[in-house]
Amino acid sequence: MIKITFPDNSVREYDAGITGYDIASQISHNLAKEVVAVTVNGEVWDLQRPITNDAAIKLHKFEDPEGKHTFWHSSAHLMAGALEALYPGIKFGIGPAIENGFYYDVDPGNGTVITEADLPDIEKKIIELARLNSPYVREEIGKEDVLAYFTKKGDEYKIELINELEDGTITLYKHGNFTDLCRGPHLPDTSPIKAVKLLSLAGAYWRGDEKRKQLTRIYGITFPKKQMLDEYLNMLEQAKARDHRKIGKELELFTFSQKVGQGLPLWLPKGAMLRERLESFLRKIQVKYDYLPVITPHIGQKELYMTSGHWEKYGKDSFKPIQTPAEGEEFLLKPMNCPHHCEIYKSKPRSYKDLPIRYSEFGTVYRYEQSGELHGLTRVRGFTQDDAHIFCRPDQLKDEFKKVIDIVFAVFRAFDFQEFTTQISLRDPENKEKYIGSDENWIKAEKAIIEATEEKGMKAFVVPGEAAFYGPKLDFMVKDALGRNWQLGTIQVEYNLPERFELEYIGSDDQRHRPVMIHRAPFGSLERFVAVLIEHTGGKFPLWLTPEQVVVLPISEKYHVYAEKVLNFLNNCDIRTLIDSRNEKIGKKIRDNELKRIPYLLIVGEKEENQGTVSVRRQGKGDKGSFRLEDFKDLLKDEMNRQMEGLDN
RNA sequence: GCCUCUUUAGCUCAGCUGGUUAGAGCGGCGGUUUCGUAAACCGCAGGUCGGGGGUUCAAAUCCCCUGAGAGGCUCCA
Repeated sequence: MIKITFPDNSVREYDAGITGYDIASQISHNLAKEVVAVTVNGEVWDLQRPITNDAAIKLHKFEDPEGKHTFWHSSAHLMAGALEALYPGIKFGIGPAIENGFYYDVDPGNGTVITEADLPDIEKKIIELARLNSPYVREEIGKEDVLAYFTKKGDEYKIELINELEDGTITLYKHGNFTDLCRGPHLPDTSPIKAVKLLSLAGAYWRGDEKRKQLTRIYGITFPKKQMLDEYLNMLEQAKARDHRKIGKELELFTFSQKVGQGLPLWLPKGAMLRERLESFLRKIQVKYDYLPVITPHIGQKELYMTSGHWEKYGKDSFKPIQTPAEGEEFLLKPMNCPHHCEIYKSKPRSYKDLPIRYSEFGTVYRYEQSGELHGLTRVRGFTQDDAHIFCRPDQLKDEFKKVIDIVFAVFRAFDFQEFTTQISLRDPENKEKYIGSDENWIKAEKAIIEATEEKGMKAFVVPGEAAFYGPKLDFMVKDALGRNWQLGTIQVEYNLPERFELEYIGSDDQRHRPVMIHRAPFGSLERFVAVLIEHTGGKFPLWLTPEQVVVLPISEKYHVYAEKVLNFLNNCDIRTLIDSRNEKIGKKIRDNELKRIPYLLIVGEKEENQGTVSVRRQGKGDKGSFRLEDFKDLLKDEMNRQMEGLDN
């Protein structure tokens, strides 16, 4: 007998060799029907793998992350089996479960191209195979035999993977006629896979290496119930409706022009007003934190970037330098503001008493991004950073870092970004030559970031190898409508530029010392921030920020005079108000202005004119009743004050 | 940059395997209506079908080159 411990710490005894499935069926018939995997001593196992020793277990249904993972991993195998049936000789790369579904990288071989039109047939085949209820059979086989199998099959990708595995036994999983190299775990059989949707096709380099062959990646998702698939597809639809590219167009915030160039956003009047408001919002905070504004030009001599190291690192992948006509002097469009700011620091001698110095600038920078990477406002070739560089003494570094974290948190609070993750990016200890700067400085900088986040009580993922080439960083990431992660705020420690620009201050000991730099951008860039804000709010911006706050809707032309009076009153109170004087019925005007996501609609007709009131509708919330003009103004001011509270602490 | 797909009016889209003057809804403009909480009615004007080249008696439709967009991959100071 062995002792099995359950998550609630209860212990039961079973015969050695019992399986997770047996345990589930002894608990209840329904559980046995729904369970898909079991964690044994912290490792996820197949349900039918015998448990031979005392163990702590947890049974997983589809709803658990481990359950989904197993379900989708098995689905990837099932799809591979379907592909092999439809495309004989097809070769397989890797096929893992992902956050939402799974994919498989395949090479159909001899010039065959799989297109979206083929996906329904593949889906059909998958369902057909699933209904055979084939068991997923685990086999442990010697490496030589496995190699022989895939060599015979001619699957060079699998052979490459196997060769990198340690000698000894290797696990294979088999269902129906399909056998795959796999660590597992898997479902007991294919029967729970009831609903399948292949979502998209994409090229993906073998092993993520752009120098190697590009395989066809097929993304899909499966569910144990058809209804769950419908709900998921419905969710995707709704996410699409929040896409900032769509809403940005609808609300006339920004546009792109083929003629101006790809990745170069054009801000329309309403978008520009929104941006200005964001800028003044941050300026206000920065005044409080003693930042000093600076302004620098859009270009700088190439030598500037040779000094900074950017030319060496990014020069060959950048926009080519521009030249003066006669002398051929070379200038670069600025890709970063920091070198300019360093020169401002250098414009006069500094004392330790001057530090920290905090220079801020909404600096527009230009970077060559590969055409396939451009994406709406989130990845562009020209954008404006809410940039600042803090020059401080080493002993001030951690405190300064913490103050910046406070600013980022204030920003996120003001915009109600509750779901964000933070990542500390350190250098790759295996590839130290990728970075510039001394070992000693890197160690100091990484320590400062880690300590500052700890002291702020933050839970940050530490990711080695993700640092910038000049220093470690702390990034704040937010998810977009489609679940993609975007970096917003960033805080980076920089020992390198002070070194390269030979920045100095005179210490209390009358000696020359080197300051430390912090590079920070709470929004990241205005472009990306607006994009994420649009998706976060669905275009329903906070009242203080939205381009148009109120629209007055006269019932008919007879009330235009009164509507003008309301308009003037509100505009005089600094409330951004419009009037919809079109010759349309009130229902139509309401509909159109609701769709434009204007927060307040004021209906004025005979009754309102006689009583000096307005009939108020809040966007998305319908009729709020009648208000005296004064009271309505107070209502708005209150709402805005509440929204701005986060800023004033 | 690479793979697959898309590109038709200001916007959203229809135009089957090539066949006469390229359609619809919304929007715009003109008129009628003067109206009470998410779409009044009538009429009109908008397109060298992303651009260039080719095949054909005939191209929005087929082929080639190219621009832009989408989803990924690689990259991201």
